[in-house]
Amino acid sequence: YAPPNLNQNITGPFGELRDIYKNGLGDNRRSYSYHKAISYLEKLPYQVTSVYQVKNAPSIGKSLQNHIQEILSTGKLSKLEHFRDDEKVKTVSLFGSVWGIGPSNALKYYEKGHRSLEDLRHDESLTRTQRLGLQYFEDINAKIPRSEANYVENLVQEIASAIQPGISVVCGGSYRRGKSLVGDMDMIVTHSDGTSHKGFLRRLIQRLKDIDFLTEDLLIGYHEELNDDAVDTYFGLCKYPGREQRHRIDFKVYSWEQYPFGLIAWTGNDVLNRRLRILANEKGYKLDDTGLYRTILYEKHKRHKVSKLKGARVICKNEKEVFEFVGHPWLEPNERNL
DNA sequence: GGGCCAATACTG
DNA sequence: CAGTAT
DNA sequence: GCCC
Repeated sequence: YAPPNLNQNITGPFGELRDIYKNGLGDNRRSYSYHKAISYLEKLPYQVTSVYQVKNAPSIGKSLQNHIQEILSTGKLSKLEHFRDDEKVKTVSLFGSVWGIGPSNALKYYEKGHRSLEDLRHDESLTRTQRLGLQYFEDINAKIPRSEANYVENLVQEIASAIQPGISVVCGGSYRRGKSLVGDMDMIVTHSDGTSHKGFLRRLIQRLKDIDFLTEDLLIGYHEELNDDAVDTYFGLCKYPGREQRHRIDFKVYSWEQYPFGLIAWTGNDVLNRRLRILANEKGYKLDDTGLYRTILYEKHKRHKVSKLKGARVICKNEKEVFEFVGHPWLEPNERNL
C-alpha cells in the first residue's frame, strides 16, 4: 500500500510544519491539524491545481487554504521559509525529534548554547535514553521496509511460540495497515487461554536479548501477576543478526479480553483512534487500548466539577464488535490510513 | 471562545 | 512532580 | 490549526 500522492508539493511543506509544531514548539493540536490535512491531500486521486478544489475539504480551513494558494502561485510557503531561516526554531525542532527529548528539553539544550546534534553529544546532562536516541538518531529515523517487519514478525512469533505454545504475536502499526514502509514495529502479544500472557514478556525479552536481536532498552514496564488490567510493556531497539542498523520496536502484552482493544489502538492510525474514542464518549463510554467501559459521572462535592470514571466493562471478542458498538463502519486494517 | 483521545508508566 | 512516549 |  503506497498511494502515489500527487500533491507532494503541498504535503511536503505541510509535513515540515507539522514536525516543527510538534517537535519544536510542542503545539500538538496545530501539528495534528497539519497531519489531518496531509492525510487528506496525499490520498486525493488528482493533483490540486486550484484552491477551489479544496474549498469544502474536511480538515482544510481558511488558513491552510491560504497556504495552498500561496504554494500554487509561488511554489513556496513563506511561513515555512521563515521557520527555516529561524535558527532557534530549526534547532529546537531538530533536538525535539530525538527520542527522549521533548519540546521542553529541546529548548533547554538550545538555551545552553547547543546548536547541533554533535554539540548535544558532549552534554553531560543527557539522560540514558536521550543518549541512545542521539546515538541511533539516523537509525531510528530511517524507514523500515515492509519485508523486514514481516521477517521480524515471523521471527518473534517463532521464538514466542517456543517459549509458550499458543502465544500470538502480531505486528501492528503502519505494518498492519499495509504500508510498504514503516516507522517502527509495534508487536502486540496475547494468549487465548486468558492467563498464559502473564509474566510472559520478561521471558520473551530475555530470549530476544540472548539471540542478540534486542540490543538497547528504552523503557521497561513489567507488572505483578496480581495486577490484572496492567499492560506489560517494552520499548527498545533491535537489529538483525549480522547487521548493526537499529530499529525501534515495542511490545505490548494484553490479556485475551483486552486484546481486541489493544489491537485496534496499536494498529491505528491515530486519527481513527481519536474518532472511535469520541464516538464512544458520545455514547457514554470510555475507550482505550485495554477496553470499553461505561462512563460513570462522578460529582465532586467541591465545585461543580464532574469527572469521569471507568464503569462496567463491555466485552468484545474481536475488533468488529468494537467498531459496531461505538457505531463506526467497519474498516479493514488497510483502510485505516485515515 | 473553547474543545480537540486517553490512560498509563517510566525517568530523573 | 514535570517531562516524555505510546 | 479545525470546527463548532
